[in-house]
Amino acid sequence: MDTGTPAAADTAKQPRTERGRRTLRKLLDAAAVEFGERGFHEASISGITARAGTALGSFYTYFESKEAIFQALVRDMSEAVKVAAREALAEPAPALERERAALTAFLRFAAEHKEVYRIIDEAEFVDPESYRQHYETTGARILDRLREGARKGELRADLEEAHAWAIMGMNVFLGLRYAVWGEGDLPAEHVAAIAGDLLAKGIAADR
Amino acid sequence: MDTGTPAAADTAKQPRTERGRRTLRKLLDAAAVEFGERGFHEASISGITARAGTALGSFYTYFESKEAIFQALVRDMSEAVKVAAREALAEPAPALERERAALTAFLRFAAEHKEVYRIIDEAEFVDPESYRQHYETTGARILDRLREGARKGELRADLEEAHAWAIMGMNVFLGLRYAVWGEGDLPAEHVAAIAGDLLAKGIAADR
Amino acid sequence: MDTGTPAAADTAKQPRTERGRRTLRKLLDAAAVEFGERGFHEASISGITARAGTALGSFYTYFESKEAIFQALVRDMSEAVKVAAREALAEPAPALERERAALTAFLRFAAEHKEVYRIIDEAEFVDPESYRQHYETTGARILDRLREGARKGELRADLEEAHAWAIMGMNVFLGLRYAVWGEGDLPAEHVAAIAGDLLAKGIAADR
Amino acid sequence: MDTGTPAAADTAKQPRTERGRRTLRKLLDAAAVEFGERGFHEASISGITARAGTALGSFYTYFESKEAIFQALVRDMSEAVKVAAREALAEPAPALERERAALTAFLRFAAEHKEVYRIIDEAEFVDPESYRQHYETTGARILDRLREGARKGELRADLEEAHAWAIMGMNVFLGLRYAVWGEGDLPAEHVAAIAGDLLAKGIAADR
DNA sequence: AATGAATGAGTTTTCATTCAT
DNA sequence: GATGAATGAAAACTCATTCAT
Repeated sequence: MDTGTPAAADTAKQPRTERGRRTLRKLLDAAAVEFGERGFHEASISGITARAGTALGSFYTYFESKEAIFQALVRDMSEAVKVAAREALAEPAPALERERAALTAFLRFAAEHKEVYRIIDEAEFVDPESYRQHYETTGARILDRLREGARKGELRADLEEAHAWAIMGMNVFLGLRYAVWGEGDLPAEHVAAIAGDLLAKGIAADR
Repeated sequence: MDTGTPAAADTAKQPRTERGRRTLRKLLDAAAVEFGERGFHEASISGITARAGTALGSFYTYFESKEAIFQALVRDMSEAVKVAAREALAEPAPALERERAALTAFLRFAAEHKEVYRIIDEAEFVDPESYRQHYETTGARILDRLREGARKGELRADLEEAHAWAIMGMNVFLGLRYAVWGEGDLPAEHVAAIAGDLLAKGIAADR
Repeated sequence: MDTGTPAAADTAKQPRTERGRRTLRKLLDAAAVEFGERGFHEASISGITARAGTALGSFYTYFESKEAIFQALVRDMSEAVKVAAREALAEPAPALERERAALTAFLRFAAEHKEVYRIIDEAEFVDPESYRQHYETTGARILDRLREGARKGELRADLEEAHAWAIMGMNVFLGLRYAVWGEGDLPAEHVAAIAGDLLAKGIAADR
Repeated sequence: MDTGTPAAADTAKQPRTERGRRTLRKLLDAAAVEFGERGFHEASISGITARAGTALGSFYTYFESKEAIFQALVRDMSEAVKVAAREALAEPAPALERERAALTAFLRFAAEHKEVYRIIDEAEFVDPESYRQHYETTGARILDRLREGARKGELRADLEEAHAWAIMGMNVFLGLRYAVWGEGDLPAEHVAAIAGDLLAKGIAADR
């Protein structure tokens, strides 16, 4: 996970020296592991600093509270998820193709960073604002792509926000089931193909 | 929320007297409110007993721990969600119609019982086993319906578990967005119509 | 020190059982010693409960915070000081005689309860409201006596609040110097005689 | 408040450069404000350096500890109070007149420097030695004046230390009530006149 | 001298759970 | 069964002081 990024910068106190910058990064990395493994409430500041190899007090040089570093982390990860998707969408492709590629990328990312899933999900209870922001931004991004597809005549013209949320929910739950819980029983491509197919034709029997 | 049901009975100690039965029910109702409002970790046993109007110590006459009552509640609610869906599906109808009706019912239920959403979701962190069970059961139920539809020739023959999870994710996120967060901006029927339409035809432009 | 009195009752949570009543009293007594010996900031809750022989957590059954028990104590002691004075004034006597008796009683009380001095004084910083209340009440009581003396023609008719505060300040500083700091170098009666004499005639040379 | 004076010099490390001298003074001024506003325990070194506009670490270039700067300040202020009194007593005058003038000066000083009151008073708990020294010195000074008055036949011949402390207590409490707490309800002259009158004739009714 | 990051001991506070009545 | 007091482990957080640059 790329921490110490601008997203984290918003919530953390900014170090003025190189040494400080290193400490901040160590704390964020350690927190990702601690929160990912133990969850927000089981996680402890001392657990974080122990992993980071800093003194307990150093934590408070950069963060006001456990909530604060959690928020920094959630925003960091939200950003990381977006970046992963963006890379998968770098190449131009037909709209449905793009959705499939986005889902494939997401499933792979989720499988590799299961802690991200846990942390973002837990934000619903620990930092609802960030949670909401994450999904609203993601939903908006999907909707943009749908509209772009509609503009090009590849998708229906009547797509709206609810379609974007439906797709997002689909993706998230497939990620939960096959990337996070699944032990590789269904490969990402296969899952993405099914979802892509559903989007392409629906599930009704061919007439 | 109908508490004190058989589902809760599994985890709670069984009262022998009528008075005990009343106390147990009061505790479960109070817990639903307390957990719904404050979340698992902010909630306190004394908060529950205060709402229930019982002594703090009485809690342990019926539940072994905070986790135990939470679990009882989650299973109760999981059951209640299923019941709500089952009622909506009492009438026979074409498969796609049934999915739409199920979603409508779910959206209405979620709007009326927002705390259910919160409690079931938080189970991911507090009682993962129940959480998983809830979604696996729900997913299995959807898959059953899809297969039934396929058998009747209304749905495609190649539908599998992933389709069920895709639909479930769609439903859950539409519920989050429009029933829990939404202030009634989109009515349940409209949202369900969009989702139903997506299932029927996909989102590709008509050829 | 008589603790567990109505004064303390205002700030402490009221126990409903006899056992609770005993615990509350033990805590207040222990706090008087702890605060008296170590001062508010050096004192610790665990020091109080250790002296009281209760578990750390029991403290919070009765008090919300260190400040809360301190306040309870200050009010208790303020009350105790008044009671000591009242007893000394039980007998009717000429006005100047009464002031002297009050000071004697105060000096004796202060010598025996040096911690009271410290605790009330520290309230200036820890609980200014109680501190102010203590001195305003005490001042008002002195003023009452002065007016009573004036009514009886024993004291001048033009006495006002400032006279009461002047007398109170005199008393308090004599207490500090001779009862608290002094190692009995000047006996209470002697000090009180000097002050009484000052009040009677002033310090000017006889004409 | 005049800080950076010889009194402070005793406890602070001596700066060698002009720049150092300026920093030291800034720290003392800032500390007076910080301690005055927040009290010793609420005050923080970082609060002091922030107000002084210096780095946190620079504090320790000049003071060994929080207590050390507090002590420097108390002695500074004790000195300042004396200086204010001395100025008021520059002119020769009858003994009772001088006491009245001293009180007037003190009341004015206290009204203008309420933080002095707080800081010196808090020394009772933070730096008892300085506190005691302050009042013993002040008491001794008053006693000197009383003896001088007695020598000149203006005051009684039997005045002793206790009289000085009685007068000091009177003054301090009148200062607390009318200069520090009072919103100018009674002007300094009026209060001083009452106290002067008390000293002159006592409070007994004229025979 | 100045800077600001690092340190860690020490304390308050919470609250699930147990227990005596 | 019900009551409510007692328990104590566990953690977050503060901040004076030290140290590296």
